[in-house]
Amino acid sequence: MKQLERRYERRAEIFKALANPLRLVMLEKLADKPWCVCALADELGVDKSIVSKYLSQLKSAGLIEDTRKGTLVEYRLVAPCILQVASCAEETIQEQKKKLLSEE
Amino acid sequence: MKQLERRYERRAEIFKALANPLRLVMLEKLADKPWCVCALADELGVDKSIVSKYLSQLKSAGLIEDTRKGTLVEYRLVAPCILQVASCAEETIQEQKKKLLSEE
DNA sequence: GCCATTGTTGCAATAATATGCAACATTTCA
DNA sequence: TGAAATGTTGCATATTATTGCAACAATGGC
Repeated sequence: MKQLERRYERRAEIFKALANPLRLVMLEKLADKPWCVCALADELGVDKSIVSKYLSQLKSAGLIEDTRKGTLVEYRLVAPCILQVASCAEETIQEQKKKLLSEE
Repeated sequence: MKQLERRYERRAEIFKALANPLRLVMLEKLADKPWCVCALADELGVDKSIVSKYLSQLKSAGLIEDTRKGTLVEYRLVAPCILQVASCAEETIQEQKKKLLSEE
C-alpha cells in the first residue's frame, strides 16, 4: 500500500507541475524549440527567477531536461506527447460540458 | 490574448484537480463503477466532507458528473481517457528518466 | 584576475489548498 | 411530522504555492 501511495504521489507531482497557466505556456514554447531561461523570461515578460524556478519544477517532474551551453542553460521538452495529452483531455471535457448543457 | 489566457487557466484547472494523490485514487475507483460519497469515504477511510469537496472539485473540472438517487448522490467518471492519459504520461517520463540515468 | 552575462537560491509577503469537525440541508420512510 | 441516512457548507488551522527582489554562483572573454 505504501508503494501504491508513492506511485500516486509521483503521478500527482506531474499534474502539479502542469497545474499552472504560465507553466503550460512555457511547455508550449518548449515544444517549438529549446529555450534558455533568459530568452523565455523576456518572451513571457516575467522575472527570470520565476522562469528558473518553474523550469526546475518541470524538470523535477521529468517533463523537461537541460544542458548548459556556456553562460546559458538550454531547456527542452522531453515528452511532447504530454501537451497532446493535455489538449485531448480538454477536448473531451469540453464536449462533455456541451452535451450536459444541451440536455438541460 | 485574454482569451488565450483563459484557455490556459481552464486547462490548468483540470490539472489542478488531478494534482492530488487521493483524488487520483478516487478517479480510479470511479473508473470501475459509480460511487456515492458515503461508500467512497468508507472505502478510502477519510471523512465524507473531504470526499464531497474533492468530488465537487473534480466535477467543476468536468472530469465526473453526478446524479441524485434518493438520499445518495452517485458520481461517475465522464472521460475514462483521462486516466489512460495519466499512465501514458507517467510511462513516458519513467522511460526518459531511465535513459538519462544510463547516459550518466 | 576582473567584468559581463546568465542562472539559481534565499527571503518575505501574500494567496491558495488541505484537513477535520460541526452545523445545516435533502430525501426517504414510518 | 419526525427520525434516519446521506451530502454539503462554513469555519478554523496548518501547510503549501506564488511572486518579486536581492544576493550569490557559474561561465566565458578581455
